Amino acid sequence: MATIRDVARLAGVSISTVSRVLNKSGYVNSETEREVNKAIQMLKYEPSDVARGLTNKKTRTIALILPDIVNPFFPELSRAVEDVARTSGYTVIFGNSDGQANKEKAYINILKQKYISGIIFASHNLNRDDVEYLQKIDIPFVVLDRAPSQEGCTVVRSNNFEGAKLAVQHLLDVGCKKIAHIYGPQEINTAKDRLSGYEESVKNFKWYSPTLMVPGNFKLDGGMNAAHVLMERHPDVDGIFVGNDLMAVGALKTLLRLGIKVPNQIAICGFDGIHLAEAVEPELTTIAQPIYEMGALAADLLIKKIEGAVVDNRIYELEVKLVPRASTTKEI
Amino acid sequence: MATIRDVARLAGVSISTVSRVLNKSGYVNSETEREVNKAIQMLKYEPSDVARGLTNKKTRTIALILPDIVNPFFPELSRAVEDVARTSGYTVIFGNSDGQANKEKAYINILKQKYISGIIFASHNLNRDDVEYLQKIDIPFVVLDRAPSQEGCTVVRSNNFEGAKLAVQHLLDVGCKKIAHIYGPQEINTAKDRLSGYEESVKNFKWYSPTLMVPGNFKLDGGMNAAHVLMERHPDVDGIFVGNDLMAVGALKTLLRLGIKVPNQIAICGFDGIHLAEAVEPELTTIAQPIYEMGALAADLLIKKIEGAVVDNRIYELEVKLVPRASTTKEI
DNA sequence: AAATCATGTGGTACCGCTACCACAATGTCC
DNA sequence: GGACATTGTGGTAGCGGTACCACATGATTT
Repeated sequence: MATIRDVARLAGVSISTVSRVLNKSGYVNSETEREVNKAIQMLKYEPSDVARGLTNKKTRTIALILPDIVNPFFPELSRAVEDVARTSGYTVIFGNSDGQANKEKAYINILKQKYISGIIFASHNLNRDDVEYLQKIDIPFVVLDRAPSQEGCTVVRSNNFEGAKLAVQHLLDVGCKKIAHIYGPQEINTAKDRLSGYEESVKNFKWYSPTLMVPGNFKLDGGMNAAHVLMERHPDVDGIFVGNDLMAVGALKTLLRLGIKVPNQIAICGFDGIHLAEAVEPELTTIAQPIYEMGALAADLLIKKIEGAVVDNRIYELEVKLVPRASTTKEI
Repeated sequence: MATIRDVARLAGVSISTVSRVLNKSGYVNSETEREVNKAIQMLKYEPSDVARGLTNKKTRTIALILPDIVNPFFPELSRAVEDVARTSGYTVIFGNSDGQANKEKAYINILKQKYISGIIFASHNLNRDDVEYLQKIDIPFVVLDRAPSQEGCTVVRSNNFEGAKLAVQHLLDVGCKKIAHIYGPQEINTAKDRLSGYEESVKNFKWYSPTLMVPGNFKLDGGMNAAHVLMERHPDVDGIFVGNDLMAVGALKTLLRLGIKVPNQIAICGFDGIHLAEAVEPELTTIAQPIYEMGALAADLLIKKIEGAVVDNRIYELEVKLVPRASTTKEI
């Protein structure tokens, strides 16, 4: 491993000069610069990020804290973050928080010790204290999917409320006469917004009843169980808007096992737009979030912040899109 | 951010002493130690990993290079790696190589610059040169799923050949009379081994024909297409062993769309044991690799290596397990 | 009694880089 | 022609640790 000293010696200049050409800062004679670059090439010199980190307190490494990479929403998001980061010369550390505030805090501490440049939180446990702490120790961060319960946060999310309305409208459009909703954990903002969107859309129908809303855990088995509950309560339901795709796939499983035809007897619409929705048969209609774009935008904003650009601490809300597929395409 | 100097001053000792209690190295009077620890607590001092990295050339960070985190096999693996790493005080950097050798090389370089402690390769492009290079620059690494084409590698894999035989045997057991195979890219060792296992198992049957083996790309659409090809060639096939779960789900889709009953007309058995196999209906019988264990073992071995333990440079081959589910449970 | 050893502590040269300061040598302006 | 930029370069003090060496003390050995 060549060091900056080796380069300086070979090029016959001082360390300072090499540092200057490296960072394109200050004055360097173009002739000298050429010499230095030649030496760099010859020695295959690469500056040590660690040494730089020690002086700069920046390491060109960002962290992505998410609940659980196994949840299929997050791989796509992670991919986007990594793509953008890599292109911009950053590496990505990832950590699973399992939605536990203490794991998240522990990570913040470790990351601070490592002079991480910035953090993206795709987790749901960042509270006011954490935010204040991050601001105090001056680590740039971007949050996914959080309501702006606190000032001074850059938030990337999609329009869950409108998405839910879109879902219900679509189910109505394909002829559904009684639409139920399976919702996710209400601590999670997205789940809450989607539930609100559903309620808002259906509350004025004569068939509306609060019992049409069944809770789930945002996982496969949650969707399966909720569908069972629903079929017992309301066997006459002919459309279900499910709070996320994973539960929607679970609900689909239950219905198929009960011998119910999807979409002809019951149409299903999910939310998220993960690949899984296309793996099942019939393929799942969904309200697709621009998952990749969300990750890419979050990474982009974070890097801008890190590099000192002025980033508005505001909510970047992206639009969702109805993706109609077989699970709501009733045959005539 | 308190530094070691602050602690030394507050405790009224020298930096050296603080360093000694920090690293539990050398002699320290227990009284002194208590004083130092008190100071550490009071200042909430945490040693800087970066500064340590500069002296030690070790950063308590490991990297996980995989083809694409979006491929559902890898999130589970990553989760295991991160769990083990976190427990041992390491953080995990992840990178997608898309199976491109140059991206992989680029990553190795960046990681070297960052004094990464070690690397896990779950990617398929590590060649002899890369291995030699890694050994030369003395970065510990562990490889997943690679044949031991070169000495000096610690490899974690599962028994793909036996797994394939298990799959075929299971299909025979449930009464299949003509079994096809959809195989993955032959540059990938696992795909090759599974194909060999299939051939080995079926070559002596009278119904055997090379045309029963159809190529796929290890992705969903590859499985869909291959199933189409297969149905044209051999409409009388009644069992398919598919080289991985993702393609198996694709094949299942195609069959269902063609109106073929699974498992009664055609039974399907996949390979991998990813969660997706349980999301589809009928649920997919599969040869499950111990994915989590593989990731955990790889991380464990890597950390042992990093910390100087003697790790045999050998192949750690884990057993696979048949998980029978609905896709091969024929009704009587 | 001298030599040796275990215990305990402090001083400081690195690790590889950046940032700041100092210093020259020119060029430019009034 | 002196004051003042502009351009170009080198020296070096950190950044926050670790590791090695030096040194002091009291105990043990010979």
